[in-house]
Amino acid sequence: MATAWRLFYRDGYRAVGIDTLLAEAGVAKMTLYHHFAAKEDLIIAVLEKRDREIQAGLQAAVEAAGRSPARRLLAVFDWLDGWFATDDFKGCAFIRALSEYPERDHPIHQAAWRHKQAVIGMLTGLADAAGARAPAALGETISLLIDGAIVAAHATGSTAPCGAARAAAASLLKLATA
Amino acid sequence: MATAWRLFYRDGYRAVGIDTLLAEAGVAKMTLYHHFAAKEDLIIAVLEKRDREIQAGLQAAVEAAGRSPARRLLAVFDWLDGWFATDDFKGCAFIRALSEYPERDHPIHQAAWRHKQAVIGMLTGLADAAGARAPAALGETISLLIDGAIVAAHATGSTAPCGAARAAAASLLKLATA
DNA sequence: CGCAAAGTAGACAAATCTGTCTATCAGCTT
DNA sequence: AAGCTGATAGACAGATTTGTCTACTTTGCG
Repeated sequence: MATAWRLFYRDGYRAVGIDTLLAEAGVAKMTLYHHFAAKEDLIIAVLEKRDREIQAGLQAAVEAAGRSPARRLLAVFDWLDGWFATDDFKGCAFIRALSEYPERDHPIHQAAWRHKQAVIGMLTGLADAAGARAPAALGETISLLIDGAIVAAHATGSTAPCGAARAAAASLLKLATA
Repeated sequence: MATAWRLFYRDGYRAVGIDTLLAEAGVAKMTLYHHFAAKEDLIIAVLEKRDREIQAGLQAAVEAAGRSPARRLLAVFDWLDGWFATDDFKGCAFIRALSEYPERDHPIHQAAWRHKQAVIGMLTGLADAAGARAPAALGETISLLIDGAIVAAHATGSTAPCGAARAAAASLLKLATA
């Protein structure tokens, strides 16, 4: 699973073959196919594991930000900034899954979308706690900013888009609570 | 080229094989390889063609919006809304190219990024014309909103993210000119 | 110890991938 | 009419794809 994550994230889901993956992990083919019926299922399992890790990471960043609701909401961008700065950062595995499996009824597409929905839910909760007038709308909008920043940071290799997204989110939050 | 665009956009760059494409287009293999040295070059040519089309489409939408600078900037979202509503909408070909070719020094990755830069430049110009205090920052931020909206619209099949992005952009524009 | 479960190596199938090559043919220009 | 340019069909190479199957070995547990 760790090897699968590393290679899929580094090179792409379609770009990495089962054989490459197994050779790198030192695992036999039948072992893989005993646990997963197909490559597709492995990808979904990897995405779901990554989803849990991200949610835990975000939650921890929010908790570490203290008790001020506004700071807690904006702490998401601190977490994002740290992520963008990692040297193996290659964008968002879920956006990339949506891109490689563009059909909406594809299981991988849907798994990726479930993650995005979960993040929006989290942001909506934080917006609500911060006293925003329309927390669902603010949560969704901040999610747009985050996804846009991830794409831009991936394309450029810079963490700057995070600052732009954070500033916009702060402005919108102020407007929504004033 | 038209067939290449259609199949790449519908299924993905790696997912579509040269043979499939040629069969669909009714073109011989040697004809393709006479014009392009490799599949990679074909993909780049398709992206550059799409880039020109998008820029022309955006420009036309802006011109059609009249002379009010604010309306001209927000006209971008009207164009976006129309795009999201098309029934073969599958997200942004450039974000998907960045996703499938995640290495930053890959020619396809760079071609996709050039397009995003061009759009940011266009948005910055519109923000400048609208009298924004920091037009480059506003242009970049609106680009984040747009990319986020494209991803969300692709994942859900709804045009709603466009409305959220538009509302946020309008708020930020107001703040930047007030 | 003895047995069952799980992992391993590797062959194999059948399809598909990109890219090359040859030989033929159509159409245009001189 | 001759010749040149560019397209065509299709074979071909060599690698790679996912997934199946067999036969063997290791491991854990009662």
